[in-house]
Amino acid sequence: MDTNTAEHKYRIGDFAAVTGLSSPTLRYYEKEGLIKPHRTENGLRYYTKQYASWIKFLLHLKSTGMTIEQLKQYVEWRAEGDSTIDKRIALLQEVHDNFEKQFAELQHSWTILNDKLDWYKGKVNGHIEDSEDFAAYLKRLNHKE
Amino acid sequence: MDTNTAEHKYRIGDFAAVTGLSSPTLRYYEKEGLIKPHRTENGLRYYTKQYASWIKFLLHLKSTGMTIEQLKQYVEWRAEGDSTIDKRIALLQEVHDNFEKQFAELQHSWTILNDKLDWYKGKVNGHIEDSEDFAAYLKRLNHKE
DNA sequence: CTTTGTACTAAAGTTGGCTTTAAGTTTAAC
DNA sequence: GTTAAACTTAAAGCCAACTTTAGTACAAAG
Repeated sequence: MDTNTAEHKYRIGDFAAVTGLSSPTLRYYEKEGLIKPHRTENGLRYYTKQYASWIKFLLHLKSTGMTIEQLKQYVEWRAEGDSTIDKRIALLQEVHDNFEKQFAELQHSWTILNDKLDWYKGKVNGHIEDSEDFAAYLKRLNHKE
Repeated sequence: MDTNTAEHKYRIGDFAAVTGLSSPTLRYYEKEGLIKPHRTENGLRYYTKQYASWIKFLLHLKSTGMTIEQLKQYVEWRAEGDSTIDKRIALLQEVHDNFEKQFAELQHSWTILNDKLDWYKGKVNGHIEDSEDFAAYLKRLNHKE
């Protein structure tokens, strides 16, 4: 099967399929300093499977609210070695704290959306009185507006 | 105290403070058809406190991923009355389903961010072996990458 | 009644995160 | 060896959601 003699080299199009990103996005991330793929003698980029894990990790950080600029900073510090670990922790901690707040707000909005849908459905199928408006409904559920 | 003889009229600046939005944003939302404040004879907008609840509700929907365009559609249907309830339910349901997926992914990313921070902190204070990389750490926690 | 603060409109500008275009090069299949 | 697909770069374009600017009018305080 030849699975482990040498890492398979993915060209950008195939690697895009692996990561779920587009080729232009991979080039864009490279230009922004997030990734640095290998090159063949003729200048074509190539990526290995391990690289996909790294990119997925970056995308997770991105999802939690890190900007490209912050990711770049993180990647730079990482390349500088262990002396920057405290900086990296501080950066991730900041992202963590911001996300925690937003996440709480998001959960509240999620509750409101669900309550509103339930309220509409209750009105349509007659389980909720016509006279009970959404504010009253929330109050009855003991949910905040 | 004269609390209930007449609703207090907020001018745009004060109302912006109440809602946490800026005056230009309130004007922008109006232009996009999300809100329609009252006007004095001389053309100045004014808002009542009740209006704040409505805006907050719209912002909750916005947080769950609704675009301005979708909010506008929702507001239009609402103005048309009960005959559009099914459409409104369908729209909110779509937003609900999309958000549910994204929310699950977000929770995963949140776990990863927390794991990474814990891993860094464990390395710094010596509770995690230098030899254990992040992938191994995730595996040990039985967390997915 | 003047000054200072706030509001009005329309239009142009900003931002982040890509995506598209254009013109040329390399690779893979036949 | 030819051709089509996939790659290269740099630069321009796009989108949503605001924000800023410019020029003007109204409101509140002294």
